[in-house]
Amino acid sequence: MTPVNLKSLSEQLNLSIATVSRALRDSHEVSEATKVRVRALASALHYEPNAYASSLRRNISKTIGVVIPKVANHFFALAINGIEEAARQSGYHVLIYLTHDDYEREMSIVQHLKGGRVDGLLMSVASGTQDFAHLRSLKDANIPIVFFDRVCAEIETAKVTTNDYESGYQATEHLIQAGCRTIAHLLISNNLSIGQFRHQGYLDALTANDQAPDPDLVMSGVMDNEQNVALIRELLLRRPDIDGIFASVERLAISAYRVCHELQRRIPEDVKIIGFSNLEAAALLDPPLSTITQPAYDIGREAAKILLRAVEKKKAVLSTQSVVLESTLFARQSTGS
Amino acid sequence: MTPVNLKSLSEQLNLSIATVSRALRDSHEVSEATKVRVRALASALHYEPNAYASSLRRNISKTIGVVIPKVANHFFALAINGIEEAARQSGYHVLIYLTHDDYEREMSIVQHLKGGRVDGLLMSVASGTQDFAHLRSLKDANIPIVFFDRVCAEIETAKVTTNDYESGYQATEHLIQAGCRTIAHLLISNNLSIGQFRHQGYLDALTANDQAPDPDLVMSGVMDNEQNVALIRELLLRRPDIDGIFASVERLAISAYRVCHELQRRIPEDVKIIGFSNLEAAALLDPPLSTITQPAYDIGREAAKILLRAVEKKKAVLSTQSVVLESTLFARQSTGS
DNA sequence: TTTATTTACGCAAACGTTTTCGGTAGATAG
DNA sequence: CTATCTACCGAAAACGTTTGCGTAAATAAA
Repeated sequence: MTPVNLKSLSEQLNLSIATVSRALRDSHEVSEATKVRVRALASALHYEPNAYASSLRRNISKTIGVVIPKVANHFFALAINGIEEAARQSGYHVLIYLTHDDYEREMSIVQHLKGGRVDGLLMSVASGTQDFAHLRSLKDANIPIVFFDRVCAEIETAKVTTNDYESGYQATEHLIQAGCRTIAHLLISNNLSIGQFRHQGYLDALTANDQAPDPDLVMSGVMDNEQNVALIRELLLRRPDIDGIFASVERLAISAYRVCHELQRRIPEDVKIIGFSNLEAAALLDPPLSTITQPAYDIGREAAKILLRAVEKKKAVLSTQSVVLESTLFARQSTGS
Repeated sequence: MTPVNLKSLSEQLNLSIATVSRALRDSHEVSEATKVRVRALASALHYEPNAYASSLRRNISKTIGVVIPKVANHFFALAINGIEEAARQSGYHVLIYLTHDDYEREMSIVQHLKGGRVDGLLMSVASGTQDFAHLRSLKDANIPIVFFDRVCAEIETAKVTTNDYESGYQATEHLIQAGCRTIAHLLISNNLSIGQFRHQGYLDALTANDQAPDPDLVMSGVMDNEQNVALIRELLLRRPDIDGIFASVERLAISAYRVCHELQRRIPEDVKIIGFSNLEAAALLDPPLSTITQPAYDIGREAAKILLRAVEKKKAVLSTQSVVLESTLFARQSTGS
């Protein structure tokens, strides 16, 4: 069985390889008649151009990489959805890599990607990442990068985020309005920019409402869920006066629910809870969870579109192209409404 | 800035391209001394081999494709996690494609992939797919494929699934044990093999317990969630005698919850519900949802491992390599326990 | 008529890697 | 002193595409 490539096509058509290639790319240097002949045979034999040969020659892979901490998280799942959609529309392929919030893995992935396997990169940095040299070096390799959600402030490029500060502020104020006097903040990891923004919103909302921020009420989560549950349990036992919880990330809100159920703390009577979450079932929880919901799909899609624009034009991505998409606060029963 | 490739390396080292290539691949035809020299310079200059050149020459892409209906679904998210893990361990990359349960899209994706972009394919077929010619043609293109979860019985290859029939049987019997006399089955789509298996389990459990199956109690879901809600509402209103619901897929279980809340049907007093689900928060729902939980991560990982074994050995994947991983039934309050 | 210009196509060189087929120098064996 | 072997290395041909350049014929302009 002879392979079906430009060579075999050209032989059957009595044309040169060059002409067949041009015909398939609809070049104006080929007569309409030949184009018809070529296309007919190509589709009859189900010809598919070899992506790697093409990529090698054109130095373009029509592929973008997505590097995220994990996918088993509704936010990232939705974001991928948006990314894939945008990529598909522009004829791009999507390579996916999970860091599991591990710095070493993130570095090794990025290093590999510099080999030209991707034309551009979308990224949500790992919580463990402190050093950004590996990201900076992407610039040298001429691979544009766009951050989404968990951005890296130190790198000069476009970032797609939600209004983290305002959301943190709103969430906290929502708890205060609901009557909370001692509000704990469960945040992802203290070296993540979005965590810091949300935390600053929390702090500012407290002081704006004459409540003194108390570092003892701030807990930063870890990777392991069971460990988080233990930490939250300890926090609630140590500070029985806590009557409000603001969780910066879905996982911690869920864990807080578990601990409250376990400790027989009634929600919202004893403790009110609000958390960042993209959980569809949030309204079906016991009680329905008040959420700040990020436009995850749009964040992914927007980030991909910005990246693809840069890739297509072979221009660098600029910080000025950054976009902030607003989250929505859904007040439900867990905060008393 | 000169590019860093084999040519530039070889020039700086006063070696031939061939030797540099061999040194980096740790060939025995190169002296240890030269290897050290080569590796030193390569890592100093952060040399990354061009993946496309290598793929073109070796006719191997070190990439697998994953084609799934959607990612915003806990099952698939977890499966991807397992897939990525297995791929990473073997040095493979993962391309991801979403069909959104659309046959046309699935076909076009598969067609593109025959260009040699991937060494193998993992797939969960779209619910709309009836014709399998596009999948069969992968055999001709010599691209091995392994199905997981939503398999295609007509294609001769390995499949990784859960024990769908038994799970459907168990779930139904669980409802019967809980006292249900009129059990509805909400299934994904009637032309999906897993739906059929689960449905057969449902039917057999009914007859084994002297309950006559009633086609009027069987509803097959559609793509749109709101539409599903409407369908379920209509079903519950038309058949007020329904006292048990078995949902073959997470989305439908959630929708059933919404409808029950809306119609003031008490769970589990009026209606008992059990559903396939990988939702972490299932235990936190109101009331906690009884679930049949598939080992999603393991299903993805196992499927990937089988595929990669075949790819590495350049052998076809056999049906005999199929694996069935058991789901677990978690009895919670929604079925009265 | 001659001279430009256009149209349609082919030749051959890239792209960066891997691999086959040698080739040379030195060591060992006969 | 030749023959065989081993250990290293290089030249060059692939892999399938794209593309700059050349060119013949056909047409238009002079």
